[in-house]
Amino acid sequence: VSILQFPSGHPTFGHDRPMTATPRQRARAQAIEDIKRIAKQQLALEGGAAVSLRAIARELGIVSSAVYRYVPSRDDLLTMLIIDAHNALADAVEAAEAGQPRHDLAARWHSIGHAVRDWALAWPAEYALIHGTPIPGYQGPTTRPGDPATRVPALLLALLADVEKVAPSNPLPRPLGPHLTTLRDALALPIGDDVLARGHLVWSALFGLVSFELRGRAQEHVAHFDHQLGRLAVVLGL
Amino acid sequence: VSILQFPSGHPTFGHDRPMTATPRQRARAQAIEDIKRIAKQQLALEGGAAVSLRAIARELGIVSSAVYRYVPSRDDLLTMLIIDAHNALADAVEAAEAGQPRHDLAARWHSIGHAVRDWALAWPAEYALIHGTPIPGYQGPTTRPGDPATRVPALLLALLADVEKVAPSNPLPRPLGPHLTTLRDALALPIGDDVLARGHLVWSALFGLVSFELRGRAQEHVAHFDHQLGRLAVVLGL
DNA sequence: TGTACATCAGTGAACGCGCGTTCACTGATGTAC
DNA sequence: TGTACATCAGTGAACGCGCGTTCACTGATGTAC
Repeated sequence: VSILQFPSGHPTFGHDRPMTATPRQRARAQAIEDIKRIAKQQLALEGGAAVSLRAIARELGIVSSAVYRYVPSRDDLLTMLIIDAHNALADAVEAAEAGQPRHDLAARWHSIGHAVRDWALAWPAEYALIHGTPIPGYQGPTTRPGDPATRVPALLLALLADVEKVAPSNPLPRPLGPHLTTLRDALALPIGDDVLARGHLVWSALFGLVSFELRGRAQEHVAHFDHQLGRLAVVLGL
Repeated sequence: VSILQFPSGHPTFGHDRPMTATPRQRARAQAIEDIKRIAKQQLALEGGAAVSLRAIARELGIVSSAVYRYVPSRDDLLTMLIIDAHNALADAVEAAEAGQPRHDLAARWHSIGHAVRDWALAWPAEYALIHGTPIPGYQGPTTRPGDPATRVPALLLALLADVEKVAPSNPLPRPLGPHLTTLRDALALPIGDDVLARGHLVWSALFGLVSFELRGRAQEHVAHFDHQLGRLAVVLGL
């Protein structure tokens, strides 16, 4: 059962329209927020697999079946959490990147990198939900263009398009595989294979760095991370 | 209860000494192997959280309590699987790296990278067990020098020590944090801060690339991966 | 080579716990006339 | 403004399933004399 098909009479499911909201609608929105809040606590404490509707009901002082008034199923709740996490991360990264001058590509790259790291360190459970091992038994929705999951990658692709203008792609010995190119071609961005491949590398490196740091395998100072971002900027051609 | 404290009368727990083994010891070793084999199947199908002693017993046609003859607890079984995975990965990487001439540092780096990737693609579940999100409710043993978990990093550190000879470290604007340096200092390896930081970066990038590829976010050809390894070799100073 | 004993593998039942989900229901809150 | 009705939130019980772990026990296999 998809969230969108949830047979609720209220169109405000998952969104707030506080101006036109009746008391009942506000109570309903509040209840959904409470459920999500407790679910996120469980996420932080025990991981995504431990998110349990019964435990949420217990915490809310409600009988377990009452949760189904607000959430169609456990899988849908997890989907909501994942969407929220994607949007929260994207909000943070977009805000940081928007504060940089457009022409300063290195500054934009650094701001993206730091924003991803800062958010991941602040919300490790949400980060694991997005970039960690998939939760067993849960099959998330497939990512489509325009999804919240594509907002952060879109920032990198826009940056790559600007990199292409400053430092155009060199010819590659072999053409790229289908996966990376379809992503670029779907957005019709003017990015050469070379720059695209470099982007793939620094992107992977960024998330590798953050993941290692989250596991406590390489907790270092911000200055060190910034230094590594600088090296990756060199890889990008900046 | 640690594996080492498991009160089994048999010293062959977890190891095979086939020459001096009695029939009972061989049957016992075989049973442990069967348990591990089925556990690894569960790992591959449903992830580490789904490893279940009852399901294993069911598969073996045995009552659930009988499993406790061979495995002290579920946590210990998971620990055994993790140790096996570390050793299997290290076997593969060490074999690949040993086939390269010592003086060809780039070839050694490429062999390590490809071996990690090949093994991860061949054994995705075991890879997730090692480098994925930790299993909820399971606290693995802390890594100590000489552990199976340190074999692969040791290969990189040895390579870095050789890189230091060829392309010595430049001074860094800031000293490194404690995490990376303690690892180097524990092994008393002659590696400068600069080379160590470069090693940290390419290491993170390698696992980032592999993790992305495993999630199906960037499945590309081997040639592309090799190309990225080449770029990382440049970062290393090769 | 035979016998007494110890050690082992595996059984069956049970404890106590958790989970997602359904369903008929009681009251309270809102809405239409 | 008051009343009849519809919609909602939440209850309580149940279904059916899973899990790790313990414990007293039966037979079979091994070992020591």
